[in-house]
Amino acid sequence: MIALVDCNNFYVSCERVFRPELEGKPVVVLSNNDGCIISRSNEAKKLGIKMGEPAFKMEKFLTENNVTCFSSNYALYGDMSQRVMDTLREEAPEIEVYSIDEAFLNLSGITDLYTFSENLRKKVIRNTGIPVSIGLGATKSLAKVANKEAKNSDGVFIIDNEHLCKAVLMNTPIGKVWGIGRRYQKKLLNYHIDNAFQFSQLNDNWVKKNMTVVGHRIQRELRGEPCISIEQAPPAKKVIATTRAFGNKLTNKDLIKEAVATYAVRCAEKLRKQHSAANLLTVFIHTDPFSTSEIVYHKSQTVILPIASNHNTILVKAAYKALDAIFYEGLRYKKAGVIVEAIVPDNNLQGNLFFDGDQSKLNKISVVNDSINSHYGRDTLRLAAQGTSKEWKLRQQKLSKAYTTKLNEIIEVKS
DNA sequence: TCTGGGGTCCTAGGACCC
DNA sequence: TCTGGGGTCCTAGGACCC
Repeated sequence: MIALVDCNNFYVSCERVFRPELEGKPVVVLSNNDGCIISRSNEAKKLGIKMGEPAFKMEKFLTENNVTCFSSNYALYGDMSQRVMDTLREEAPEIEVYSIDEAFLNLSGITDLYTFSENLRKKVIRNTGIPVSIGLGATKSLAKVANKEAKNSDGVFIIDNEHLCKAVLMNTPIGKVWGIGRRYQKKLLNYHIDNAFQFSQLNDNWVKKNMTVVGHRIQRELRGEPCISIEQAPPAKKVIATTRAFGNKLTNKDLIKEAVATYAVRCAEKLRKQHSAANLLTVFIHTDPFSTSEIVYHKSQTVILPIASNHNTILVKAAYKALDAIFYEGLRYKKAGVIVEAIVPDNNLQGNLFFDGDQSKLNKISVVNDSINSHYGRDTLRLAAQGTSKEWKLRQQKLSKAYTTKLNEIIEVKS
């Protein structure tokens, strides 16, 4: 059997661990730049607040209903996630961390699944304060379905016989099935397929033809045939991106250069973390896509690196070169991003006859750089190019503290 | 209807090879 | 004017996920 453990309203739950007085009250967490609502407590859901709703449109409603808002605090959520996953790892024989708030467990060999799951829930909440729901089924897709049921019951739901399976699938709207998005939902509804059971019974060839092998895999999984295995070690990323909307619209090229340099450094850090190097680097910039009065400008430029690299200075230089090619004076830019691709392992790099950069020296710099920053915090050691201005930084007016990752923001206990 | 960021996989079609 | 077959690599676009 496979279990899917999913943290309930994860970001909100993280905030509540450190603000217990908010238990039972409506709470939401906003996306970057305090843009839209991306996590809601059950009380907030009951008020009718929708996922992805722009916060500025809701401001009055949120105040009137005493909804507590938080800016997203990824340092906190990332650390809390790790604590949850560590707890799961202690109990489960095999685990795949699927996202920041979800993990698949392979529970083959465990006999009393219900007791196991109940105990697991209790242990996670005792260790971390985060409530989780656990769904079990013969395949990942069925565990997903079961998890939805668990959220509506007492936190654990097991699909362990055909009868129950059919009943649950008939009760699952087609659009709620893992892997069926907006497009496929619409298509299937046109054919009067509106629940998961009907989909599972469709003609295989029709599904293959209309929804590729991906759709067919989902169909077989819903029938109880495992097609998607548990991946214990996440494969290295093939694309790495750091992109942000600015806190304010920018016209000054120097400020945009600071932002782009910072994003390039972030990409370099992510590459080093997975022991990779990239051959291609792309920079894009664009103006506000929602503005009706301004020119819409969206442009990107890709540069080929002389040799695959993961060094801050090399990537920043490449990013500048790309930016120069696309920056157009006089526009008000809203967003920029750096994307690195053609990623290879960083040992045994292919050299370049015409490039005389001293790699061993750069490697040493990176090692020192990373060890200082991991001890003293991100950007303790940084490139001057990253600048010091605040204008392009995220808007985070309702940011909670980094309770678990910064010593000077640790929770205080009053005696 | 428009606010965030970061990813994956699959397919079709073009370019090219023998 | 039209006749053969088989294959690879790359990219853009479409679909999806959290």
